[in-house]
Amino acid sequence: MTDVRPYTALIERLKLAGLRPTRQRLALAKLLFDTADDQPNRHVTAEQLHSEAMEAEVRVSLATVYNTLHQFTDAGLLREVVVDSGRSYFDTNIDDHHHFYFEDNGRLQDIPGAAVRLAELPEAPAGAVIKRIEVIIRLRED
Amino acid sequence: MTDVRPYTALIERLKLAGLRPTRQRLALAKLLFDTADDQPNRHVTAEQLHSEAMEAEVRVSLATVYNTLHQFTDAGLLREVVVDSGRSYFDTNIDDHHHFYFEDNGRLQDIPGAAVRLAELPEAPAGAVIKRIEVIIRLRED
DNA sequence: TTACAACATTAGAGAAATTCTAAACTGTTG
DNA sequence: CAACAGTTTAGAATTTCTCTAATGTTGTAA
Repeated sequence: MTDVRPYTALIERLKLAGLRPTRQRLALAKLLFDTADDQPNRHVTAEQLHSEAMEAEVRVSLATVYNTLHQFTDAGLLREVVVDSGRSYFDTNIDDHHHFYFEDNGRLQDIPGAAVRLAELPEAPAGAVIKRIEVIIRLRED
Repeated sequence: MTDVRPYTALIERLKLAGLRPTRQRLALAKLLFDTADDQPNRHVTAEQLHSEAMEAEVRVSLATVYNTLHQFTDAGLLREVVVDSGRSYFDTNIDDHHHFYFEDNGRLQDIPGAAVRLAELPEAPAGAVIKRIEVIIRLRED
């Protein structure tokens, strides 16, 4: 099951996305996408990912983390989620889905795409095209 | 139709919200809520509102604009809309409704609540309560 | 394999939005 | 109208993110 060369799949993934598989990108991709350690999907901020990289003894600057997150997003490997002005989250789940947002602690949780369905949808205003529909369910602790 | 003393209604509104009707708050409330000049509903940033105040010869500091917007929001007179990390919008429409967001120019437009309907809604995770459901339809120019 | 050109990384400075602070001011209450 | 709690203010501070220009790395072609 587990690839003995755990980076080869990631390298291939980056190449397919048109990104050169550099050390930093690979290390961050591993933190984000490696499912060997049964992590499901992730919602990270740049700051968080940078901390994780430091802990994992990966020397990456914060600027590179930002660059990489945006490159991955542009390449369709990540999706940016905006729920809090002043903080960007990046979601490793790029399937069609929506989010619970715990306002108290800033945690995001996926809602499977199937669990939310729009019955009626307004037409896009003239001259505009729908790029994405986002549903955010804001939560408070009980 | 038009109140000859246009501030009395606003003063009352602030008092009801538990806010002292100071000059600054009144002036900002007038810019935001006064419908005498047939403005419908508004989506403003702090910076925008501050500029408007300056143009209207109202001396208000940016810090006060921020304070006031948050106070109005806490008091239920405004609603904050998060569509862009790094910029907060405040909406004078506090009814149940959703938004179109024009990513190209950063403009927000209301979608009447009735035009979007959720067919299925997931339950809130244990220990949490739904505070609000937001639907954002992101648009691109055609 | 080497050399090179293109691309990537970095630290630190710089921006932009927002919050904080502490002093000065004002609306309300008695 | 005095006193005080609540407000406002300018400017500094904070936070998050971007830019810059020097340095380093990768893929390629000989």
